[in-house]
Amino acid sequence: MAVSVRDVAAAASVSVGTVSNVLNRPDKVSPATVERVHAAIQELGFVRNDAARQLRAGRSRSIGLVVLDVRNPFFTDVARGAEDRAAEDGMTILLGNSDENADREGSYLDLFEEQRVRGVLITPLTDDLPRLERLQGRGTPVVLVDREAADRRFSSVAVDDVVGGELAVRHLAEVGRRRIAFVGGPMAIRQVTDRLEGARRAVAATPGMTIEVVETESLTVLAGRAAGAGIRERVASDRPDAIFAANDLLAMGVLQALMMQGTVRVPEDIALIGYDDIDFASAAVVPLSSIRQPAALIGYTAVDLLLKEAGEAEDGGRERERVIFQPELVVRGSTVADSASSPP
Amino acid sequence: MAVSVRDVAAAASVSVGTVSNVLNRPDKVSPATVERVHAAIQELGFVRNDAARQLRAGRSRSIGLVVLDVRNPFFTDVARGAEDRAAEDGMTILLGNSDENADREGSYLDLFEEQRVRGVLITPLTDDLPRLERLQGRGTPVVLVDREAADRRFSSVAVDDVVGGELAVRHLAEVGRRRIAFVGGPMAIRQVTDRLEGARRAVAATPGMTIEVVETESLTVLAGRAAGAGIRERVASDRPDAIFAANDLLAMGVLQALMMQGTVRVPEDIALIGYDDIDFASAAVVPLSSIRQPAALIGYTAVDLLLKEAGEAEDGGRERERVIFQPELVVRGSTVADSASSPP
DNA sequence: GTTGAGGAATGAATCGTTTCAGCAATCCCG
DNA sequence: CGGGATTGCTGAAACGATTCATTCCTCAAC
Repeated sequence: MAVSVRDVAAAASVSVGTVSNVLNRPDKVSPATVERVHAAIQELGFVRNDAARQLRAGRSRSIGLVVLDVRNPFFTDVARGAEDRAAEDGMTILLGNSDENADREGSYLDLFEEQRVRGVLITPLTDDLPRLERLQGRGTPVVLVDREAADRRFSSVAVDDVVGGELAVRHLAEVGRRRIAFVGGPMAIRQVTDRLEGARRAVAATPGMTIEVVETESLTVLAGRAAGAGIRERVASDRPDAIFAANDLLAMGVLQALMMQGTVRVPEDIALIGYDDIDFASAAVVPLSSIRQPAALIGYTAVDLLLKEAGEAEDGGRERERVIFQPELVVRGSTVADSASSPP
Repeated sequence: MAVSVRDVAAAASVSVGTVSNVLNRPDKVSPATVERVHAAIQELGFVRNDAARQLRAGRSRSIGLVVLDVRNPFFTDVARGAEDRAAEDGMTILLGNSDENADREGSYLDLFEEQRVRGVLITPLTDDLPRLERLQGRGTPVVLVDREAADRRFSSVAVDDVVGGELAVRHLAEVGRRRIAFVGGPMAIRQVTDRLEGARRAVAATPGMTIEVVETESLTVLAGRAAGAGIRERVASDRPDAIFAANDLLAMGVLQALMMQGTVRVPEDIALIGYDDIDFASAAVVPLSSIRQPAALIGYTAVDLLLKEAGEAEDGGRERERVIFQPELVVRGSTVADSASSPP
């Protein structure tokens, strides 16, 4: 049934070695032969068997990527960037979605290791990293994504979330807000706590500013809606005058809940800022101010580091690298009333 | 460096065959031996090489899925459903994103075929299907997703887009609208033309109703915003009193553009309905009426058909199947002013 | 004590590709 | 025109897991 190099070789009256050369080093083969072999391939409908190639090569040409939530556009953007960089070297991204669930995270890691991926990019669920260390110890490079490596055990690509949180709340201060609510959770996720810490710094730097924390169970639109509803239902004097949401999904949920029945005006009564600057943020009816992270660039860079490390692994001289990007404030209508809508 | 079954066998003082049996048919091996082998595996940190397994087995344990746009939540939901069904049989989904680009679509198909995937699920770009036929002819079953197979050459899982379009516009008629604009494109995409056709049917069935078509370049928020801006800028008497957008991404763009500067009220001045019922639709500040498609179920069913077909292929008796789901109208605030917000 | 049945373990063959040492033919140059 | 270099091609070995015909043991039955 399946057509193999052997069949092609027979059909073109050459050896299997030559067929392989035509496929991989056509310049080493005479033009006439190349043509004959190609004709045979065409005629028989030969398709390389990647499993055999991989077996021979000892490793695959793919890279595993485990994200917290594929439904979050931030992560699909990261994936896109990773894919672009991978494609430059003829490699492929395998996308795994841990869904904030440790078991799923684990089974993707197992799968990727059995596939002998070139390396793993991961936004780990918790700070419990021994599993990743073992993986790396067995020869699969690991790069942490959107999470700074605490020490030199892993390479990492991240955005400074503390600075991002600070930016967000400093902006709220500048537009005159003083009673801040931070909406986010669970606190086990590092990004959440870092952003909160940044927020607290900005609060500390502004006389008269206060912050309360409204913890959520996840980083989704639904969780945001619940948190927002809670705030809307308070008596007006108890409400904050600004909300900093740990990501845009939450912020959009909060926004919807606040505006329900016209109780609360955004930004007049409550200013709102999110995090990630996903596409939907600018598309919201009150366009969302947010903290932009270079999502695609993060993915791109992560693959870059990975390939570099994988290359050097052979020489034994493994160099761990940490790349940190700076986040950027994007001001839109949800914090500044008359702000023109964003340009294209 | 790499630990193989041979090493494990040596460490446990058994043959390689026994190691394999421990891994795949532990009941055929005495308990004491099983334990010894497991100990050796643990100690050496042995991890199966999937490439070797695949090579031997002749096919992989994954299924390729090619979608038009990963950034569209509809497709991530399809992927999720597919993944669930695949997991039931211990299989994996490889996700490819054609991005409405024929070259990318093609390279994913090549890749998947080289990987000897169990089959391919695809939302094809155009109606030009010979390539898929060749693929299928070479032994890789193909299931069309969200696209009805014109004939019996392929299995398919789809939602009746004509009925969906009809539902949407009939609803607009029922809430008293008569001057409809259809926003969508490009017209090469089947889903778009089918939904338009359904819309036209509803229009034809309603005395005094008219429809105009505002064509877009893609099915994205950005394209929707452009189309919406065009409509907003018309003199009020030239504006439609209802808009049917070909998908929710477009609808959200349209919504944002319409409401800019308070020019147009939704739904009072213009009612708006989208398609897909993505999560963001209900989270929009004016919650979007939409046509719900069972996205996850589509993915689930597609894998189901694929596995069935792949199983039967061995007996030669290939059965092509077509499954068609019915879409469902979801009414929210963007078409009915006082409609309560959706329940959880 | 012999036979047979059945459980447990063996190890060579296999999957399809790539690699590489080696062979043959051709070419260049003194 | 002989010797070294170059070019084009060959075919066996290797990658690592699985399979399966075969061997080895034990124990029960007669």
